[in-house]
Amino acid sequence: MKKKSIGFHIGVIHRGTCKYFEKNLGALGLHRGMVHVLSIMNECQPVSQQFLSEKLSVDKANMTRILVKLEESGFVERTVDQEDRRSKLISLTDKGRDMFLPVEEIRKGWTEILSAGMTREERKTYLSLLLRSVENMNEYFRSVDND
Amino acid sequence: MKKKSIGFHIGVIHRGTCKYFEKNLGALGLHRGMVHVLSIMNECQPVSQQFLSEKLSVDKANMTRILVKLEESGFVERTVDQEDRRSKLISLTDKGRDMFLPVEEIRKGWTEILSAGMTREERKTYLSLLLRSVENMNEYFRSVDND
DNA sequence: TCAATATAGTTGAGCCCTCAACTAATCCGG
DNA sequence: CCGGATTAGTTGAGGGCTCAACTATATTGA
Repeated sequence: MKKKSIGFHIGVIHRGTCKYFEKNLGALGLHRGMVHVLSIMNECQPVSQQFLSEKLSVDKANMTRILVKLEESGFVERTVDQEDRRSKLISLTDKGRDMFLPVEEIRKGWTEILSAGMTREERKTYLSLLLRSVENMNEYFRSVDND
Repeated sequence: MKKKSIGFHIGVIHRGTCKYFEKNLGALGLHRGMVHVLSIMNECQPVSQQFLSEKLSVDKANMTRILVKLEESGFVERTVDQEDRRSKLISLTDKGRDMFLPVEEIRKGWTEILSAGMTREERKTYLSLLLRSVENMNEYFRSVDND
């Protein structure tokens, strides 16, 4: 393993992310599935599972399971959308809303750790490179799915 | 979600990585746990589970499960190290060795997708930023563990 | 020497992740 | 208006991931 690839490092960072969030969110009775759901729902609510699933690039089966757990723990409510009864509307409970700030702190803490010692300019470059990978990836999956 | 963080994008890319490898390795009867194990063992063999676990930043419990599956599928052998009977020596079977090239192709394909349209210089920058995150992360976990 | 400590690996619990197959509701063209 | 296609969500199977608790072996120091 002389030369490690971009994908390899991303995997390593992902595993670190699991550790960090599982350790820090545990004390709040939360898990890492909640982090980005909260970010979205703090700005826009209620939303469908479909919407969350697309915004977060999470498989809908996985999204269902995350939301079922969040509902069981009392952080979100899931109600049938009367406009389209196939769809479910997800909204934060008071308990869920209270989690926004603490979770945001933990999330920012992780960003700080990952980008420690980087200049403003470097962080910008970093983000834009990651974003290009995400776009490349989406383009790839689009082309594979409509083969 | 106006501003998405480094960690967020890394999560998205990770999920894409799962999809890509599960789809492409499936045809070979493999799973993504094998990818980096192969890279290491192509250069150095036999190795202990401990060694793999550290090199890949994978929890030892997870490493055990990955290797048990690889053994069941006939890609690796696991024998007790007679020098230190707590340890197990992992080596590739012929079947495992034959997987190196095809898996390497698939792995490179993913790197190409993630870095499509990037210049040599940009890829270098990208890798070095990721590496700095990995180092920051390791530093963080070291300091937390010896609190 | 031999008991305390440390280390390599395993197992259990529990979350995250995908795909494929399924249900139920909606949409749409004949 | 109705039957086939589409869409939102659920469920089952199975790999990946961590931590904590456990077993068995090795080390080490009084």
